Amino acid sequence: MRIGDLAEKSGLSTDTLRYYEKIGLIPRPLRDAGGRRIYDGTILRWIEFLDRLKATGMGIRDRLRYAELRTLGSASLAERRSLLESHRRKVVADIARLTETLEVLDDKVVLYRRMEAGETVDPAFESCARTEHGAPPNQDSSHHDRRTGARPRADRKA
Amino acid sequence: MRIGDLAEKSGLSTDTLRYYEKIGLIPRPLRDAGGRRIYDGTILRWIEFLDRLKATGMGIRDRLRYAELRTLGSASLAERRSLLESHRRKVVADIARLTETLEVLDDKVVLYRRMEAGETVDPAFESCARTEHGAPPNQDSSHHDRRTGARPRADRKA
DNA sequence: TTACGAGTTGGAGCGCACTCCAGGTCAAGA
DNA sequence: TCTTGACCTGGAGTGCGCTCCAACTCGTAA
Repeated sequence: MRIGDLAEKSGLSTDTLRYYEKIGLIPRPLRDAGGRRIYDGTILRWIEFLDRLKATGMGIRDRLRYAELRTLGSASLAERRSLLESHRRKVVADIARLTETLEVLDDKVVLYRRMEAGETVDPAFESCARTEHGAPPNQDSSHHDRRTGARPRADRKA
Repeated sequence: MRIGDLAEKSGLSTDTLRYYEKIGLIPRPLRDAGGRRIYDGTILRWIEFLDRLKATGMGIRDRLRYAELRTLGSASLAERRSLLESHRRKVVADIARLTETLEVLDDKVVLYRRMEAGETVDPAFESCARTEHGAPPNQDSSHHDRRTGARPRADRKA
């Protein structure tokens, strides 16, 4: 399999694949007589897993560390496990936050629908929706230069 | 409330608050006689909500758009709602992916524990854990210069 | 009065994760 | 043989989201 095929199958660009190789996320493949990368199909499972780690918020440093540990074989099993366990904790926390946010969004959407329908909104419901809606409070529209954001001070440096 | 107080209460740095103001995420506050920003406590709810959007993966462009719509008052309710609804869909998808990943991580952790204990791993179980473990396949360790990554080709350009 | 700490500004710098490019090599098909 | 088109390399550029900095002002407490 050449880099173009792998790109297609993995969903990454050839540039990204070469970049991952450069930084050490994926191992250096063998080359054919012309110097072109030849990949074994098993690399796809590794890329898929890396992708999963990335998509769930693992930073590049940890992915790199995990990749590095992987090359060390079975001696690194315990550390790899601990890395995954700590990522697992982050994933659990993220799920909690997302679930919470889902509720907030739902409340707000309902509130907006009511407001769109011209309903007067019950203040109790408003606070339940944790709303911040409406025109921003105490906006200073008069004292700033639009381009620079500089305030005309009485005598700056004069 | 001055910027330092707001920073403490919101968990953002004063630099970040000024940056948010500069790009338009938060409204320009009033100033005191000395030109210092004076904040109304209600801004905290807005910052909190922005933070929630950011923490759940909404990019800066959409947050900016939402902030902009907010300044337009009730005329923008429908568009704000649609923005939130589309974010909601992303959040739902993210929860699904995280939940899936949680399973993959759990499988891998169990697998690692077994391997650490010196168990021979049942191949069927291995594939269930979607494993990519072990030394990387077909690593090319011999043909590259360590510093440049350049392969000594037989007669490059000679 | 002076020293200090909190605030002001514009602008530079940074880490992440790519993405693009110039200028080249190579293999295979017309 | 010639021409594609896929691939190679090192390095520059990009967008996000801050973060840090220099150089300044202001209000207050010793």
